[in-house]
Amino acid sequence: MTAVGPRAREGGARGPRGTAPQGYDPHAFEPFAVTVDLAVFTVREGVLHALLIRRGQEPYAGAWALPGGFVLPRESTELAARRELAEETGLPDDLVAGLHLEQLRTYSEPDRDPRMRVVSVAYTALVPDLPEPHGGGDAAHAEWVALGGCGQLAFDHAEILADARERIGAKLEYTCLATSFCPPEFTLGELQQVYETVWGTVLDRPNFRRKVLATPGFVEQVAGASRLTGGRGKPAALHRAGPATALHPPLLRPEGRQT
Amino acid sequence: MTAVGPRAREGGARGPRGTAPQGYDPHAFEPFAVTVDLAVFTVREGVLHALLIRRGQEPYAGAWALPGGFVLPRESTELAARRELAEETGLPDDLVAGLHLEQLRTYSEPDRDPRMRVVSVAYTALVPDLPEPHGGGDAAHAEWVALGGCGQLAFDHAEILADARERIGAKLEYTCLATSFCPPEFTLGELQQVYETVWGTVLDRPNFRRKVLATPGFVEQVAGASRLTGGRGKPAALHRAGPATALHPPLLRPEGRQT
DNA sequence: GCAAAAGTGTTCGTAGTACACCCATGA
DNA sequence: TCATGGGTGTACTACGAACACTTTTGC
Repeated sequence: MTAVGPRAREGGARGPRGTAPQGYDPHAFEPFAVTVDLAVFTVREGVLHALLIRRGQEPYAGAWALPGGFVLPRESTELAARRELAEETGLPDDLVAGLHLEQLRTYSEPDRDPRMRVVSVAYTALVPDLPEPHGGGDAAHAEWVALGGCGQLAFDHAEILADARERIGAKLEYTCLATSFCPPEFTLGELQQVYETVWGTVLDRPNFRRKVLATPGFVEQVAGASRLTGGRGKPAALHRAGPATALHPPLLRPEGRQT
Repeated sequence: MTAVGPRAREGGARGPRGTAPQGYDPHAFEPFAVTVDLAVFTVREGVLHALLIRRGQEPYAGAWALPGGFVLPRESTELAARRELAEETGLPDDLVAGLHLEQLRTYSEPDRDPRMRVVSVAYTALVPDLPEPHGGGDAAHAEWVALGGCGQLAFDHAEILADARERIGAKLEYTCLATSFCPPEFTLGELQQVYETVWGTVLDRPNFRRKVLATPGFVEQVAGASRLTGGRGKPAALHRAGPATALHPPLLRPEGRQT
């Protein structure tokens, strides 16, 4: 081991919080920047969209990038992710506060940002279609962009986005997360469309219906309410997300899985 | 947003790699340290063990801690994890090089290390029982400690270890990772013991056997070879890990799953 | 009436579970 | 020959896949 720092070659120093060990100067070496990146998804008209920001400066000027930013000195990465999401996207505060934010993984290739060493912790979130983002006070303008229609993404954000999509797909199998894509009241058809959109497959409606209703606490029917979906057809009963979070037995997608 | 840095409030600077954006001084603020922590498991005599290091200095002097250390300026976290593993544990180089290292998640609570701000990326690995670790050149001494017999762990390492164990358990269900716990040649009974040890359950031998053999590429029988396992009983056929990595249909543990 | 979407019922095959049973070895 | 662990066979059950069919709405 050659690193100099708290747990490597400890100098034996202790002391009040924030005091570095003896022989260790926090400012002596090229520092790491720690950032968060956000892969936020929604389903719009049967197509998966991601929340992206158009870059104004080099590098990657003009390209789409994931929202994100620096972690503050007294912030956890999750808190930073929530703050950035509120600031950069203009999503309603209550929505952001109640959001399920999932840590995806950390990206740390030394040259992932050509300007300096940046280690980035990626988070994923799912939101219903409703809110139309408008840039935060910082003139950042986030937009929903259909996956596949975003050209080359900045930095390694294409990799992050792909990893996030894969994770979301896997999570739908064994959690109740799909309801996060839906408005407070939704039809089973809409819920099914979430699965079909994320997985890119077609599901059998009767079987899907049974699976969902057979899982206690997944959805709860809203008494008496119904809504027309496609303009035509029988009005569908409305449902709310239930208290359950896990889904067993899982709702497996038709094809295989991966590591 | 208040952070000053590359993607926050970009000053429009560009330039050769490593040059910070205009108006941004990498040394101007209290830096983040970026470290890796390793949760390395093995199965010994039917008990799950973790590779731990006894701390010599405060804080947490005398407590067990996960192996780990600082990420170097030109290193990815995965590379750092592999290097630390080799250095601190004395495991054979070829074993470390071929090891499956899985990124668990990143721990970033501001006060997780009382000395300074440390963001740590945790990795998990599985190794067979064979190698007996002996401290690296750095006088660090890693030991296999049975889970449950390690008292209070330093920092938030108990949380990391618990998360790692849970992840391992889940991974066994739908990947071929269990063979990583086994020596190059192993019996199906030994493989089953891996599952039973990690999951803490008992499995039906005939059914386990069929599941494993029915998955193409999971294990390959070593022609003609056999070995006595418990001193008594019929010698068991030997197997090698096959080329497959995923396991579908999955090998589900008896009880439920979680988010 | 027709198209479209919701909702119900039924059949069939596969895969997991729970066993009973035989085989090979050491003490 | 008994205990121990490896290996095979089989019946039962449950759940998912596939598909036919009814219901309610707009045009």
